[in-house]
Amino acid sequence: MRIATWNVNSIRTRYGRVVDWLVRNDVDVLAMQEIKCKPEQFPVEAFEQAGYQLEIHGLNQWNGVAFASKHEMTEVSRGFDAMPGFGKPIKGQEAVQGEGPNGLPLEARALGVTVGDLRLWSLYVPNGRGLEDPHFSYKLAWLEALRTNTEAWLAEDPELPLALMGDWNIAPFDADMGDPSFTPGVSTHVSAEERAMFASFAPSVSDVVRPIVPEGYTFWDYKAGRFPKNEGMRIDFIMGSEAFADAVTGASIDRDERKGDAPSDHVPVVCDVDPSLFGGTFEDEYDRPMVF
DNA sequence: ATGCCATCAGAATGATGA
Repeated sequence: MRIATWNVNSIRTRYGRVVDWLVRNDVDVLAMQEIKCKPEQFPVEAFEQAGYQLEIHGLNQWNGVAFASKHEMTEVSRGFDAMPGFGKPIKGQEAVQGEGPNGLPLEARALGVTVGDLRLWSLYVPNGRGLEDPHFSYKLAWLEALRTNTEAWLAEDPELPLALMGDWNIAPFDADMGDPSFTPGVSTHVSAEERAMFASFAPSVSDVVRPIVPEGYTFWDYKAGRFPKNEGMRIDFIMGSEAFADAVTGASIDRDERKGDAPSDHVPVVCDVDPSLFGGTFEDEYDRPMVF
């Protein structure tokens, strides 16, 4: 079973490339970030014609997360418990977003679904903007709330095959930062606070791709020829619980998707899991031969 | 110091991104 995450940077601009990639690679479940649209604006037909169902969480032209899956998705969660908001205090039209425990508007950055025995999240971690910016403390608070939830989910079911997939907007190690415009001690994505926060997700979840793909970036800025110079960053991760990690049989970062016409600035990160290692009914349900 | 390039909304001398 093939599972992937991809910050698509506008699904309306990119859906042709995304659906083509899904079909070519026989992907079962894709977590998308930065769809940059509301559900009614999402190009659902292109996905459905290719055999994919969709779950979409989009509030406006910013952020937005979604899942495309060949298999039924249940227990859909938009956001997580005590997720903080950001922006100007709720008033008028913004009230449709709801508000976080800090009284600020919620953003479309987290979507959870259950597929078989798997619990999967598509996550778009706040950027941070600058170390002194209010967006930076939002980023850390948002991640702390996510970690608290993660620990609670696994306390309730230590055997849960859980994956937190998405754009984490953190380069956890020095080798993950190849963009010279990011300065240690000055820039977001490489600060000690962000790296400590990322590290604090252990031992609940761990990066299931890095052991198999030790090197490589997942993002290259459009500006300044970052891709041809290979000045990228590794910031997109599939973080799996122990039960999930134990079932991983392969992984890849599809660097080629940064090439060609109108690419996203991020590329897909992929892992393969063996459903039989989860037990339960998952194997029976998904190892059935395809019938056309 | 800034733009670099890309996206969206809507008409900005914009906002956001990482």
